[in-house]
Amino acid sequence: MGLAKTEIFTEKQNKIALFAKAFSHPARVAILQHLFKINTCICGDLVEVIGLAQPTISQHLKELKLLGLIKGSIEGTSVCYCIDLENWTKMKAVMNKFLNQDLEINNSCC
Amino acid sequence: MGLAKTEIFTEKQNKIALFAKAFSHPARVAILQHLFKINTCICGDLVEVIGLAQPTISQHLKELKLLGLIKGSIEGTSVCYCIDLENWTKMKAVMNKFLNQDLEINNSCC
DNA sequence: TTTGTTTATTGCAATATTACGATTAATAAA
DNA sequence: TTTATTAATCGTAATATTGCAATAAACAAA
Repeated sequence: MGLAKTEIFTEKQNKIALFAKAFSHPARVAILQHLFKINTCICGDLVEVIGLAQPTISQHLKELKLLGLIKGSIEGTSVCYCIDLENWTKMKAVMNKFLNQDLEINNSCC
Repeated sequence: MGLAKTEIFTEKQNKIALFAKAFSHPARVAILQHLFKINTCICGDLVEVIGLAQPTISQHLKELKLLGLIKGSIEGTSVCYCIDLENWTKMKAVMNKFLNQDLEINNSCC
């Protein structure tokens, strides 16, 4: 049906899924990498760097902003985006705990 | 258009996106967590534990298997799934490098 | 005010994802 | 062989995602 049954899962599981969804498109991965690289924030040159149309980039930025991973400040006519480091760190804590499950285990397998 | 322009992005960016997509649904998160918890593999009781229909779980398992994060071995009429620890470790390396970008940066922001 | 620049929004088309009923396939047990 | 059990596959409906052209909004500069 295209809609996930989120009510079945824990808050944490849904949170992990939401963060992961942010990274599940290469354009958003590229945007974040570029924002990290050009740490003196940037603006609309993302459109040039990435190679997608302006509305498409704008939409991806919106999703990342909604999740809190980036923030944008208006600077004249252009908008200056950058990573929200505080939230990035929080996100990392959640994701790392999920990814490092293998370390908490005395393993044996089939 | 619903289809991502993967050819525009690097192999690594696409790889990150593919791994992230695996975690972008709470059911797959829950499946992986359960497989880690019950390290003596398991089979169809995932259906009961998760609370989705059998074909739905089977489909999610297929995606995780295709990515190499889990493996299944036939055991009579049932199938025994478990984490593929080698590939999980490889995946972690890729994702950790992406997530830890903030550490490689002398930060200043707007 | 008009013009240009930059970003957001709207509307739409194409494709992907999620979910499940019905069915099939494979094997074990009777 | 028949029956039961388990998992995969097929088909389909509902919703989500991706991408962009067209347009709007916001502001700076002339």
